[in-house]
Amino acid sequence: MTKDVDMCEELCTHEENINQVKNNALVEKEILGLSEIFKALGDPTRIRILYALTQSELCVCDLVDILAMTQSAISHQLRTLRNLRLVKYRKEGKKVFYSLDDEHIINFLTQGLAHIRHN
Amino acid sequence: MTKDVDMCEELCTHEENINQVKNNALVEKEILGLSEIFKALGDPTRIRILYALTQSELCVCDLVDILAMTQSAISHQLRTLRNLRLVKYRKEGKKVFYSLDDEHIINFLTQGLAHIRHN
DNA sequence: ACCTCATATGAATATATGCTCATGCGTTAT
DNA sequence: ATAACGCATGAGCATATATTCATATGAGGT
Repeated sequence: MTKDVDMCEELCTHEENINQVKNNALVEKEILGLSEIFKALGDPTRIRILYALTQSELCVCDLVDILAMTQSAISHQLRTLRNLRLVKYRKEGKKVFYSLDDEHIINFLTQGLAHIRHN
Repeated sequence: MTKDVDMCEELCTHEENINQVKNNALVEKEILGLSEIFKALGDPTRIRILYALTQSELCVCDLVDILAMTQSAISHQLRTLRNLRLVKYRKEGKKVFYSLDDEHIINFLTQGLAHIRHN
């Protein structure tokens, strides 16, 4: 009767406890959804864009000026944020105005700031 | 008098508005701090580890069993989480028990779940 | 029609990241 | 002491990601 446990015996915690953790585990869709949105927030440029947009609707040109980065770099990042529906846009002539499309973003940012300040 | 504006005129929004956004901008330390912590949450494996730890203190071995991944992969991710002080550990003989070291983590996860469910 | 401006996007490149494999290290058991 | 166990870690590799460069698109002005 070779038990199919060729690694550790997983008896650190009580087995029923382990099973409970397994049963409560997130489903794959939730895991991917969570990591996806946090990954979007996990870049300095996107943080700066989103934080700027918490204060005002802005066009690409404004963001180029505020972040002091190339228009291409910013447009690429806006595309990422658009795909995740974190920002929405509105066209006005040649210009495109971006704004936040997700109330949760502000909460994440403020809570994140509270976190690093409380450090 | 060539104005040093060889790109767009940044007149989309009122200039004082732009300046206000600039003045309110996060300092570099905050930007990097925010993106760092969100980047840590931006990976499926780390999400699964952290979510498991919200339910119980667990040893590496337990996590190997729960996540069904190699011990090496999990140890590497735990190292990342440790470096960011998101988890703490406690040694007991040969085993090492990990637990959350940051109250904010649970808030991020639950708020993130609310976000993707509300989708 | 032509040109310019504001923005988007594909390709290329450099860097970062996650996992595997092999191995090291400390603790306990024999 | 030696071996086994639980865990950590460095190297290597494959993939992902962020920026730049060049170019496309589309709206307005002339």
